[in-house]
Amino acid sequence: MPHFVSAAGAGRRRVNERRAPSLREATNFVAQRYARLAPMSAPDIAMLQDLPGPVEEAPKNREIHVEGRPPASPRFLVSGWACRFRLLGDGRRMILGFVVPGDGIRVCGTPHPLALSSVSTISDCVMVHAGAAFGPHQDFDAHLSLDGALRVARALDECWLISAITRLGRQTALERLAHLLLELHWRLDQVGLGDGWRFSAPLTQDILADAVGLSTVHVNRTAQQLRREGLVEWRHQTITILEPALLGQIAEFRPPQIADWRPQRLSNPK
Amino acid sequence: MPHFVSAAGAGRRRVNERRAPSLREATNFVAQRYARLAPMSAPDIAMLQDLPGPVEEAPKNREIHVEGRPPASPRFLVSGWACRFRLLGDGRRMILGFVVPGDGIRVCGTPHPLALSSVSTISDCVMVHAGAAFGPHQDFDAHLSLDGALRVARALDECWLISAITRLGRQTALERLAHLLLELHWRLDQVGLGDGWRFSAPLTQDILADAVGLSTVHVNRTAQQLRREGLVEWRHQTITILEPALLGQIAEFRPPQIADWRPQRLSNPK
DNA sequence: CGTCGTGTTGAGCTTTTTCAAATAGTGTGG
DNA sequence: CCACACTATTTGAAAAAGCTCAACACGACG
Repeated sequence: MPHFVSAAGAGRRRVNERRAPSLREATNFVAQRYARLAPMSAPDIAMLQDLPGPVEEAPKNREIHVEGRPPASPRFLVSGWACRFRLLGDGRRMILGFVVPGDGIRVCGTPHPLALSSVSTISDCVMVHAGAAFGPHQDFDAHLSLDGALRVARALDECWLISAITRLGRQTALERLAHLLLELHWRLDQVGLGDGWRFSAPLTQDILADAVGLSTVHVNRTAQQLRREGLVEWRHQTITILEPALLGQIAEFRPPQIADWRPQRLSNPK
Repeated sequence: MPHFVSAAGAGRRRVNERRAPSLREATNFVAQRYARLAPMSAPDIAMLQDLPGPVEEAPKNREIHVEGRPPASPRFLVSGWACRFRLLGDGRRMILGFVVPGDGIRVCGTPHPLALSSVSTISDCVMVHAGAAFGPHQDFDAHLSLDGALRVARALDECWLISAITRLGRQTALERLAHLLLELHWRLDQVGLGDGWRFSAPLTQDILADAVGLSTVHVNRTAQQLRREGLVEWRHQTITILEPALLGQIAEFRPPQIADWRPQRLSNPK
């Protein structure tokens, strides 16, 4: 049974606390996260713990991928936040989704020759390179449980994309913001960040606006409404969901059902 | 070299012309479509041509999947249109995407125990069942070229999801509609439906509204604007894109780059 | 001929955006 | 510790985009 070392913290940390995690700390975190998604065999956990690395630090606002260019190598985010986005010609930006610690960046995804979206850090980040085995053409025949966990991760990605579409297309400003907050809480909770219904996130209202398809000003006013109605507390970069049930009702948030996503090789049992 | 038989037609057909295609006609169409996506070996094409079936006809407005329920078995759409959608509690509907002939329905997708979205036909449809081998846990070790084609299809799906998010979050009504029309044209063109820049689609303004996140009335007015400005001709269910370049510029439509998506097993060449 | 589904129109209303400016918070260097 | 620059949040007012409601038009079909 592997022993995990915590290496992730999305919150603020004093400058003098800053220290790059060791490769082992980073890979332990990644392994722990995927082991939670689906039960994984010891050898498969070891495969994640033995990611080749190296560990890479990137400052805030560094572009990891650029839309339309050949994608960089696959990696896992260990700490900090990033986002996937697209730009329109006149500068409009749409944030397609956030990348939080534990998430892969172009790990075992769909194989596009050119990146479909850009990826940029939104806070200082630590990533660990995943090596060619985790590229888009993975083939984990000897690692069924790892393959299963990665499939669950992909399924979650699809779930967030679908949720985003519904949010943008058919929800009001208040609902959108509520929904996004619940999604973020759910995801951070999954990876052991967050503290009950409180979590911290390096999100400016500008960033939120580009994620929920509103103007910054309107995000501001909508956030005020959430606070005024006692649904959330939200100061600095710390958000507390005060009324989870009510907020969930407003947003019609549907937490992903991952309980039964165990990998099952239904076909070609071989 | 297999001989393909055309079996798809999304357009109107006289009632007396209506005839269910044979299983072989259906599978030929599917095989032809995927062989166009990526070069496929003869045995892999044969695998699609030998889909177990049966062929299934479904009338307009039949729900194939229901969100939150265990998904039905995988199948390919052979003719007619369907859409994936989500419903909100008060009846709001968001259409996540359209399913056009050649597309798979829950074929080799992400393995969710419960359907993330509903799927409903929007015209009379013909589908062909794909059999368990094409379920979410596919394993095409012996069929690399087929696997590659299915990956391209998945990559395209992801591309449309991302496009939808950008469209909904950061584009105006005119841009959204223009963008959707170009996407639909591109996809129909891919599968050999459509006639130059003209195509036919069983889309009411209601359906379009739920796909681009607008009200029906506003879709109507926006469509009028597209016609008034000479960008498209749009009568009954036939749409002609009169100014492809201009429309593409307005919509910032980025056709997927599939030229180089050839399957390459980069990892574990074994 | 009447009905039903779909498309079209007008008017008033709500939501959201835009622009501009003021306020608050954070970090830096003196 | 203060002054300063810089970034992020907040506010107000007016404009724009989009929505709702209700009515009407049109064509397909029985």
